[in-house]
Amino acid sequence: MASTPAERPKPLSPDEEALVRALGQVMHVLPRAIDGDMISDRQLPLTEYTALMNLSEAPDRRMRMHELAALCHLSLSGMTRTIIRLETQGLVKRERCEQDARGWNAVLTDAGFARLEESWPSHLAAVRRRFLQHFEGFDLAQLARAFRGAGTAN
Amino acid sequence: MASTPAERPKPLSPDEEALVRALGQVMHVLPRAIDGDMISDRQLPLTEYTALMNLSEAPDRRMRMHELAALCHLSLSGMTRTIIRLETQGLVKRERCEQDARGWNAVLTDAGFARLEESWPSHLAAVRRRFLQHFEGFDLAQLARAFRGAGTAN
DNA sequence: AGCCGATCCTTGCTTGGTCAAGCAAATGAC
DNA sequence: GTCATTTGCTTGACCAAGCAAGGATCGGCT
Repeated sequence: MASTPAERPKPLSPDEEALVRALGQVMHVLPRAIDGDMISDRQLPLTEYTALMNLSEAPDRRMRMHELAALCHLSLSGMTRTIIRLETQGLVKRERCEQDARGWNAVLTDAGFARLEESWPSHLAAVRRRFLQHFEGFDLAQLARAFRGAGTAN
Repeated sequence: MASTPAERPKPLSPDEEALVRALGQVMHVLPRAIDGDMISDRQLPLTEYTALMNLSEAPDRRMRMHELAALCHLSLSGMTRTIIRLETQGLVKRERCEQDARGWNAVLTDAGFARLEESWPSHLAAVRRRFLQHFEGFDLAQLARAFRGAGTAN
């Protein structure tokens, strides 16, 4: 890709162009909007909500840092800092991993679970209103496959 | 939205859930991937490319800051700093607006236009390969409308 | 003319992310 | 057993970007 000579490739069609621009807008607006909803509604930023949610679905409500980071689409260091923030709020605690003393488990506390229970309806409503609602009539499974493809491209 | 009582709303269907997760992944991966392509290929970060591109399409290759910021999906302060970066590279210059002495125009220089000319094929290829390719067979116009709706939701 | 509120942009501060370096434990070779 | 390498996570430095406050200018109103 880096080495193609200066041939003039065919430009985007108007539909392609429009789609790319619209995607750019969505990628910019959507996370901020949902984050804003969560904050004004429950004082829980989207990143922290996502961490709590993924933990709650893990066996024994605990997970290794790198695993959680991957699920939250966060770098390992970003995950560390997020967990620290949650820890100071008492929503999560950290325990050394028994099988591997280098490793840590992030563990959802009861307070964290309660916080999640009180927050997920807001998140759900925001996701529906800001996103899903606009895709009624689409084949959602097909769409999801396409997105996953784009997200995994070499 | 903030004041709904603690009724338990209906959870997402599996398809909806999958779509939301896939979107989350795309929003995280895609901009970084294209930015990475642009940097390794042309040493031009995506944000700066976008600014140059929008300027090149403006009449007289110049635009007011707030207008450019909106097109680039950037805050005004973010735009200021991006333009400063581009200015130090000689790709853009700033001129006071004649009609309104508060305002500034960002103006694409010849060097900036040349930089854009040499860079857009890389951007185009990245967008096709990382994104559009995965949506062959979709009704792109319909999809773009849905995205725009989501990006504009109240 | 002179003031007031609105507008345009910049600057300071803070947050949050990445990358690279560091530390500690585990693993494997000898 | 001990040394070298790898792995798991944390920390520090840096950078992009947002918000809020500020300086300058405009435009309307008296």
